[in-house]
Amino acid sequence: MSARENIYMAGEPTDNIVVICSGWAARVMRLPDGRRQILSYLLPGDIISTESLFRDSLNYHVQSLTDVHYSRIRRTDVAEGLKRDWSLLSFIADMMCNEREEADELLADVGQRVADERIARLILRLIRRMSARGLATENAFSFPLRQQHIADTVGLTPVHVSRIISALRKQGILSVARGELQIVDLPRFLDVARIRPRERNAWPGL
Amino acid sequence: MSARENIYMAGEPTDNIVVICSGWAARVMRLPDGRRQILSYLLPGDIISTESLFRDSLNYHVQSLTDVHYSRIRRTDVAEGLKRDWSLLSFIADMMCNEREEADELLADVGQRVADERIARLILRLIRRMSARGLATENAFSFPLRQQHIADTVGLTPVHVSRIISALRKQGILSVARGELQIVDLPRFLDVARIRPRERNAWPGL
DNA sequence: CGGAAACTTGATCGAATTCAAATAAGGTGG
DNA sequence: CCACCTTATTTGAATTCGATCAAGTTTCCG
Repeated sequence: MSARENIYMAGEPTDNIVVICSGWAARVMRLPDGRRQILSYLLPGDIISTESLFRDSLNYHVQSLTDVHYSRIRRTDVAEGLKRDWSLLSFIADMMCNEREEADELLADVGQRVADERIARLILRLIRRMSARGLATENAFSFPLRQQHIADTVGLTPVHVSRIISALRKQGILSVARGELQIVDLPRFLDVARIRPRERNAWPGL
Repeated sequence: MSARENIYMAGEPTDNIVVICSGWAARVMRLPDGRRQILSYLLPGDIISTESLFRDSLNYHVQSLTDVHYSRIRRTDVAEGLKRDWSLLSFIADMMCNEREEADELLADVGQRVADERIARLILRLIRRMSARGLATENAFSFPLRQQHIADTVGLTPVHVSRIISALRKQGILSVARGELQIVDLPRFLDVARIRPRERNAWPGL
């Protein structure tokens, strides 16, 4: 599937569990007036979504951000496996907990933090997940998000996201170009994200 | 346990699953600089939390807002039950999905909506949950939240929350006093929350 | 009844939005 | 590969929503 398509549309039956094999996707909630909130990003290895195992339909959309390869597993097959295999259950449960922790962090960022902190921490969470999969090296990684995506994730306007990223670039902290993101000055970037030195061990991959 | 105590503190071992029998509690994330984000509210019947079944410790606190009665179940017992009883698993899974849906809604509100919408929708979600438990009648229900709690939930200052609630009160839309909340003019309240008439069926309890 | 906590209200400030226009980047068909 | 067209990004100026600061007032409890 190519970029900018709907992998899943809100309300559709969730007959299949979808696993992302390559590329990025996003869980997107649309408001009636056209505003949208990106709830989370789906990276290679993620499933769409843990919820779809237990719900007949979902109230958000899943859209590809890049070209995406994915595979389907019949939901009933997974349910059968769960009944038999305790380790599969704990695997799924662990995945659901990870998703929830990320969601809690994002909520705290959007609710309590100012614009540059929100953006910096979103990037750090993405790096953490990418490097857990071996997809990030030397503080650099593939970054297909448009500024509009960032804006819709952290509750800002694209204009303001542009101002902040430009500022970080001018200060020699960050470089984003041609789908690649690189943290040029990690200590100062962590300052922007308000992550103190002693908290760094909670951020594997930095 | 009385109001304003810690039922659980971040990092503690989650040896027990805690079920709220009466009263309100909140999942609270504290930022290093003192700011805090309320992640969700726990009402009678809720467990603290579905995550604690699968994690050895949690990264947020759980605090009582009112006097709270709760009971403990040993985590290992629930884990044993899960292995044997498929219906218990689907019960827990359903609960986790509900929590996630609420979290997604809150994130969308905080990320995309203006102050009065955020507050109105928080109240509506609480009413929905209370009435699902038979704890709300005639658009009125017990409401122990301080304005500070509302502020820390939807990402506003208590001062601004006060202004908005005062305005709703003056317009004869809402009444909050002595731990009781009543929606005086439901249609106009739904307007504030930007819930259109055709969406009302998605809000049981109104 | 008295003291503390919660709420209200006014005045001012500031971060982020909005509106608008220019520039840059990306994709496509010839 | 280039010209063209569309989509993203940048930048500036004006505005606004919500924050902050400060001082009352009310409510809640012991």
